[in-house]
Amino acid sequence: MADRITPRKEDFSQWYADIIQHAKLADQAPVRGCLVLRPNGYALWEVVQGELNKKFKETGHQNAYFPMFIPESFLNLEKDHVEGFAPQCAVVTHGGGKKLEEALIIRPTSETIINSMYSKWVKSYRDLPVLINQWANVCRWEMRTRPFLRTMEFLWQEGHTCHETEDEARKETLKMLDIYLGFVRDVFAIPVIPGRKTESEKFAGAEETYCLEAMMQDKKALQAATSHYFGQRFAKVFDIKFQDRNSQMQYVYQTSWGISWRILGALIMTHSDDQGLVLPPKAAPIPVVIVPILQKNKDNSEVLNVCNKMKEELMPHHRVLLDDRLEHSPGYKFNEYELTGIPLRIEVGPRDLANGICVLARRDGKKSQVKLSELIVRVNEELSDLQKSLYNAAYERLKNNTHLENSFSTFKEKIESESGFYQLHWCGSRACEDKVKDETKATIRCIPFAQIRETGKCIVCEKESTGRVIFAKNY
RNA sequence: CGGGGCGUAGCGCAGUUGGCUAGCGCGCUUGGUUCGGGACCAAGAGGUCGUGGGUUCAAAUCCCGCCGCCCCGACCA
Repeated sequence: MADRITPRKEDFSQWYADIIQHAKLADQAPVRGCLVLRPNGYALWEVVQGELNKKFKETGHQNAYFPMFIPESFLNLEKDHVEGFAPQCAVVTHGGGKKLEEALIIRPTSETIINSMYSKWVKSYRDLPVLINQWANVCRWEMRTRPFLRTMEFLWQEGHTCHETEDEARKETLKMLDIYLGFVRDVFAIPVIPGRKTESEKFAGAEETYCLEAMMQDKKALQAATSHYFGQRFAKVFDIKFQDRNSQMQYVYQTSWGISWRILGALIMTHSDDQGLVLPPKAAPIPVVIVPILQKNKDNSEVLNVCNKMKEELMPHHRVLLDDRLEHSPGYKFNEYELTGIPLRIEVGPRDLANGICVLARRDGKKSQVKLSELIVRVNEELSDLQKSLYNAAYERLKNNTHLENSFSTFKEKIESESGFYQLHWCGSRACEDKVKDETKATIRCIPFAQIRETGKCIVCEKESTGRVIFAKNY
């Protein structure tokens, strides 16, 4: 029995060695919490980039790039922002063999450096809106790291926009959240709950933070994406002013929004099973693999000809891999593609050819025989059905593990034994939020947009509730 | 930073009451037979036993220091 990495649901960091590797830099300079994204894993990230870039273009956004180094003084301008980020910043103090006059921060996020440019670029209402996105790496020196979910350096995209009016900026914030929602739902097959963050959980420097909260297989919450409304807070400290339609000087209204490679962690933890990675077809860089049943030292030309024809037939619609390696047995390949999550495998051997059929094997275990003449239709059917069924399974899990609870004591008991989303009435006070956190480790993941129409009492203080919010343990 | 664990071949590990030439599985190389669910046989290659010091006739093994990694916790949009 081969002794390859055997993935276990409860230990997702062991999953899919082909995606990641922990970086062990040279012995003299080891750095904790770094990941190497191997080619297969980067291909997944490219799916994220490709899909989001499509949406960004449709909505008039452009990609740009800004420096990785941020002068320390930039970060210090916005009070909440610096308080939030200073503890986890990596700071460059030396360069060119000399101590720098002003330290440089390695960007933990780019609001400050980007806004310093925006203040030069924006002069008139005619310059607005500014709709820019950046694909970049950022660095946050976390105390404890977890592969994908909390790494020292990570890949993400961050959009930064300027608008003429508050209304327009607020709409932008929600529009981008909606784009993320569509992406994680339709491509990654991850159901999420959209909502607003509480004062204590929101982005350092934002007026409002919105988010998508997903539920992993262990029923813990994971924030899948965020979108922030800044109002004029950064505009005022970076002096981003424009002359409006009435010739008055005004500060811009701003937003920022981002999704990181954490979403790859979410993908893994949402769908994968003990056989390895499970990729929804639309998220798979290669959704279809053809495994011919070959024999060494024999004439395989008939089987290979058919496989090549199949590949040609399918390629216009899907990326297809034809695995004609002779050095591995078919069984080896079957297992390999299950481990790496390929959604659909086509098996073709001499026996099938005699009957004019092939075998379709889905990553979720469903197998069927298909006439060669119906291949394309059936492949498309199976892929779209698999996409749906993965989403549905995840949605059922989210639904079945989201509970309404009205008593603090039963809630404490329940969340002790069973993680999940708990919709609890909350008065809106920081004190009650903190009390729940202290006693249960659960925090308010979001104030969901979808509110149940009812009145109620805060689960802690029993004052009148502002509505039900989602409490959960999270990553 | 606290608590726990670990460091031996590319990967995963055994060996640790001091004792012989440091071993096993996977992977790798070569040859042959296989090939419809992780093939088998044979022959090979591959090691400063994390590091520095000490004890000893003798150290992967015992003692002390250092370094690094992992897990749990504190921290965290």
